[in-house]
Amino acid sequence: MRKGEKTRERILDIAETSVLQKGFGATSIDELIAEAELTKSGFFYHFSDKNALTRALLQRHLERDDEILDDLFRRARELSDDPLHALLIGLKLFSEMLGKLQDGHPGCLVATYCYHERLFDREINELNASGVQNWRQRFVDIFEKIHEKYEPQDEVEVEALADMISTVVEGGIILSKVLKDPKVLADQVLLMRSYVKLLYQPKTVN
Amino acid sequence: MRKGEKTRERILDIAETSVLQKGFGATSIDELIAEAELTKSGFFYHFSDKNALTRALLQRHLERDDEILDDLFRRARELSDDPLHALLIGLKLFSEMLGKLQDGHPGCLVATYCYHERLFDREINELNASGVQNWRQRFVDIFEKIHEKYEPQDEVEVEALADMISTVVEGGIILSKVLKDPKVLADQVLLMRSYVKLLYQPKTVN
DNA sequence: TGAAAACCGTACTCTAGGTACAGAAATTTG
DNA sequence: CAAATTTCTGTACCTAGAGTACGGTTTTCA
Repeated sequence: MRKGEKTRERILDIAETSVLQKGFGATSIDELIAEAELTKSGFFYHFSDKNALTRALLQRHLERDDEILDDLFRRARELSDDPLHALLIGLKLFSEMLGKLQDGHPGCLVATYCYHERLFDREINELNASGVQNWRQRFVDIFEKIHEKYEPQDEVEVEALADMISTVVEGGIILSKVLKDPKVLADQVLLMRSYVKLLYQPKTVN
Repeated sequence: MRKGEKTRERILDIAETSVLQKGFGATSIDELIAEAELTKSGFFYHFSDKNALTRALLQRHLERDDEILDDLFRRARELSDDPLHALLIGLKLFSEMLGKLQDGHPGCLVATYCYHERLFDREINELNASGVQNWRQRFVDIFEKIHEKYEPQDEVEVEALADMISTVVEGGIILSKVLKDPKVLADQVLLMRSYVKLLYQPKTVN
């Protein structure tokens, strides 16, 4: 890795922490360069302005999230051939992972930028939307496989169902952060899991 | 109403729109006073600083949300004596209400401030937490009444279940905003409703 | 009508983002 | 090793926006 890339990554690391903790507006370039130990000119050599920093931050964030989910659900599929059981295992693993994060989940940049719309250029908003759509597609594929084998107990659209994972994660992060309780997020993912379980559970005799 | 209070409300109205659209950082006092047609001195007569504005904004927002939910679930209880059915009706009404909002839901200030933690004083963060806890208590009460009559099909904590409403709303707002599609939020509330339905549905023969 | 409430005007401070540009130091490459 | 390129530093300057200070003016209401 070139020296410049290392510096760039260092800036992004510091910026990510700060943006998630304090929000975008409260993250000052002066702060960043102080912690990264370089000058203002050095910063602007890597990022033309704050928007460029934002773009890079979001891009990296989305890629990492994707990798994490890839790993997680690959492991889940290794543990069960059945698509429903694999999803249930995946959600369990996901919940455990979220519960283990010390200091709770740092927050989601998608949500951060979502509540800052107008500050950013179109490109960033599109990046944000594509991130959500990626998650949607990922889970749509899973739910469609489940539908080949199982019949849902209630009429639901697969897209809405897929979106519910993102919804629960985004909402759960907010509640966890506001209440300063990491358990809330983990519990919410488990409730989502409970819903999936009930939705595809064959009707049984009481 | 005194003249001063009218001005105060006018400022709050303008600020609310701006904060939800652009975020807190991008909402400038200069902009606010231009639209409210008063001077900087006039603004600072009403609010000592931006934090005071924030507090007032959040307080008003929480009170209004409370009123809306009060109305909605009061109507739902009028339509059914059964606590489960009343909740199902309430969630349906809620979903319809959210779907009808032109331009989609403007966003939730709790989430906005959640992602700006460090910028604000303790009082604001506490206000935010109390808002979430209010919603929790509201729905804990409802779910406890349901549990007197119905047995859940899965082991769930009432608090987590109550939090799921907030979760789905907060998460749904984010997805709706990012995808610019109000339907997503309405659908997510309906899925929450579907979960409640399945959770308390008596086991039936196939 | 007189006091209190609700503003206005001006002038100033401070922080932060951002620009411009000349050049130095480090790194890579031929 | 030398040249070219990359990676920065230093200085100086501009702008917007938050906030202060304070004296004065108008409006409202009892």
